[in-house]
Amino acid sequence: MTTSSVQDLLSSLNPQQREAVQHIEGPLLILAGPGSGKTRVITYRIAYLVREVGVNPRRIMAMTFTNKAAKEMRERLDRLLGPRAAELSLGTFHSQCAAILRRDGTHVGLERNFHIYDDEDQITVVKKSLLDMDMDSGKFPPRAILSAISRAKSLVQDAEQFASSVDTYYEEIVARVYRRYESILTSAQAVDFDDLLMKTHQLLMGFPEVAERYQGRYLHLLVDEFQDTNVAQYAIARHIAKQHRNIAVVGDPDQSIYSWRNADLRNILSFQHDHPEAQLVTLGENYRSTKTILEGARNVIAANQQRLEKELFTERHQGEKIVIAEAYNPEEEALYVLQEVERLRKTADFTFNDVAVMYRVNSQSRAFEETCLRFGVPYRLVGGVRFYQRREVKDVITYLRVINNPYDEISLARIVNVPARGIGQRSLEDLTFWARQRNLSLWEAMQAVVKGRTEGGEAPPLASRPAGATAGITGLITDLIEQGQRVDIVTLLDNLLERIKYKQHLVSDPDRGEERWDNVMELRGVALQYKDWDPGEGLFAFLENVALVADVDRMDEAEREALTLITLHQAKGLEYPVVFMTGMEEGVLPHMRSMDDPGEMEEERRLTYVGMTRAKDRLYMVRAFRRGFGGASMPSGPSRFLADIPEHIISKPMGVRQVVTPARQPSFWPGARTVTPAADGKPSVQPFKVGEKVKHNKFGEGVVINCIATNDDYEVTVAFRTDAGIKRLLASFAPLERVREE
DNA sequence: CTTTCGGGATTTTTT
DNA sequence: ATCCCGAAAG
Repeated sequence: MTTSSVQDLLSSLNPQQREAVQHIEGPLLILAGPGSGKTRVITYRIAYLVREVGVNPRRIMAMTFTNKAAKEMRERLDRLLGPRAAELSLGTFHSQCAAILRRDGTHVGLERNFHIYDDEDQITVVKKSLLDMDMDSGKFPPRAILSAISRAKSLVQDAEQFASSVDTYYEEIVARVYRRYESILTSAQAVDFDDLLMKTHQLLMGFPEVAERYQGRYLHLLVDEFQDTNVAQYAIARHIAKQHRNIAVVGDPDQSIYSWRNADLRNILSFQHDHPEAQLVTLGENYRSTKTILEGARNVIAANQQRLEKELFTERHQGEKIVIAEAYNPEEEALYVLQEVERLRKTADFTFNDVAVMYRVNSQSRAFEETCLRFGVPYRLVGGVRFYQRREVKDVITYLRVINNPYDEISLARIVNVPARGIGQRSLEDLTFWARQRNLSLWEAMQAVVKGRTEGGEAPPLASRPAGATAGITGLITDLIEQGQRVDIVTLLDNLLERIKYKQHLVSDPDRGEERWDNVMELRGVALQYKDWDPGEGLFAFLENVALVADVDRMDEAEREALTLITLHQAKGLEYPVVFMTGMEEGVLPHMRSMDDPGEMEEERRLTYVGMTRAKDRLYMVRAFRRGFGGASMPSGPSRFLADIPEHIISKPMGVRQVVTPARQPSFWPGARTVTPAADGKPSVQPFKVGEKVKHNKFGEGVVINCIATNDDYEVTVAFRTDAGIKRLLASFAPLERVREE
């Protein structure tokens, strides 16, 4: 569609959007409400710069927050600009910084092939640091330490700077771990996510000749989701834009939901302070949601104290009321949602693809998954236990990392004994100790073991069994490194799996073995994209992709008709005709952990706002009366945010929960029908099995979908085929009969 | 020495 | 319910 004229593009925009697109010289701050055509403005602006102003696309940089946003922008720009779109520097902060560091990182001590450590690796490094320094990881939880280090890095404080600014004992500890942590990363030639930013910042600040190259090159800089940038990111952007001062940032303070990842809302507030000449454009017209949904969302967000008020309006119709529904527990909540989805499909012409079920925490997805499986409803789970972090996937990736660079000690240590081959903790410690004494790496120590066995000479002190095993794995890695130079990534991967007998290893676990192997095969599917690359290059590119790509980005790969299960955080930037916000309870949304901090509470409110504004036509907000935290389930009250939605736009369906249990009387009352507990204390009533077909003399045939023991009875949940729908019944009272399956 | 088994603590959100 | 760590068995 490169054919559409620039005039056509402009005429399709409203005046504010046009103003944002056509502002050329100098800083620009775009405050963009939800559904206000933000992506459109960014992409048209880039197209306008290239096609009308004549800016070389090589001289434009656009930073996004997620790969998904980058990809979407790339696709739209392909259509607007054709092949020239490929010349734009467009990507996430992290991936663009990685690219800069691959190119110029030697100045800050990075080889070209540094590894990027993920969260799990980071924890491993912190634990190792604590261990090295004889500190108790019970007293200093690695997670907490890591988050302190991460916060420092987001503020571009390196270990030395941090150490010189400590003022509590705890920070002193963090400072010591931070130093050690850095030295482990350095010797492994690895960086963490925060380093990608911090080291880029150091590079730009410390090496003017490098910085000038980037500053001179980029005439225009765009930053998307500016409200979610941290100090390091903003500093990098400002620095790159320093020479030409054409920095355009787009954001919405009301949608800032990443402060826990050190995003600093103040960036968006200080932008105008840092750039007094900045032009401000507010995009207030919402093209996404009905009037009702927008009004609900506006009322929720209005209660926040710290915010820049902006006018929001829509020309869309009034639409349906917001449905606030109540269920008994998470299982019933899921049943209600699926029932309602079914109804919408039948009566309102929505498809599964139109529906998203949103929740605050990943663990909430389980009830929905199970219920979907039970009823055969296709679903797409975004995130969850993230794919690349599943143990089996991570193991294979770690092997590949070692093949790429065996001096990566954290990775090497992770896989020497996977699958278990007789190199335990003790052997690994001895090996590491021996290596450190001689100033060698773990990999060199392992090679010495091999050498010691074949030609004698000095070798680490290992018992014969571990020594043999070590020689084995060392030989294996050596072979694979050598192969890695000659064969493509997929062949390499296949050989690796074959030689470590990984399939047998996984499948020996009867529980989820098959599933795990499927995951490995899915990873192989990703590797297939790199099959045609040059041997070493393909491996490298594959690892880079895996390190920087999150699961949300894989979402649209599944094309089949399915409803979406997604966290509120991941849903940002997306939209769906029908949205179910679930777990609308105190303790869940707002989350328990934000209860005692007003700032965090405001963030919970913004999260609610983000969720509500994802909906185009129908919005449901559902809660459960009881919710369990692992073991026991507890009563839970309605989320305070529900109270901020005006009554006149709410619909509360009656009979969400059609409980048919007869009025229950305590069994010790005279006249009450009692069920005598059996000798072992278990109820004497026979339980029904899930999936069993039953018949009720009033409701007809149905399927048991749940059966839980109560004090002296069983509570059976049955999905009836008839209009009765889903009922909860007491096994001892209900006229329920099993139906024999032929 | 390694592995496995069991008990204990712990559960936000992700580039 | 799941993960992590420590103790006993092979």
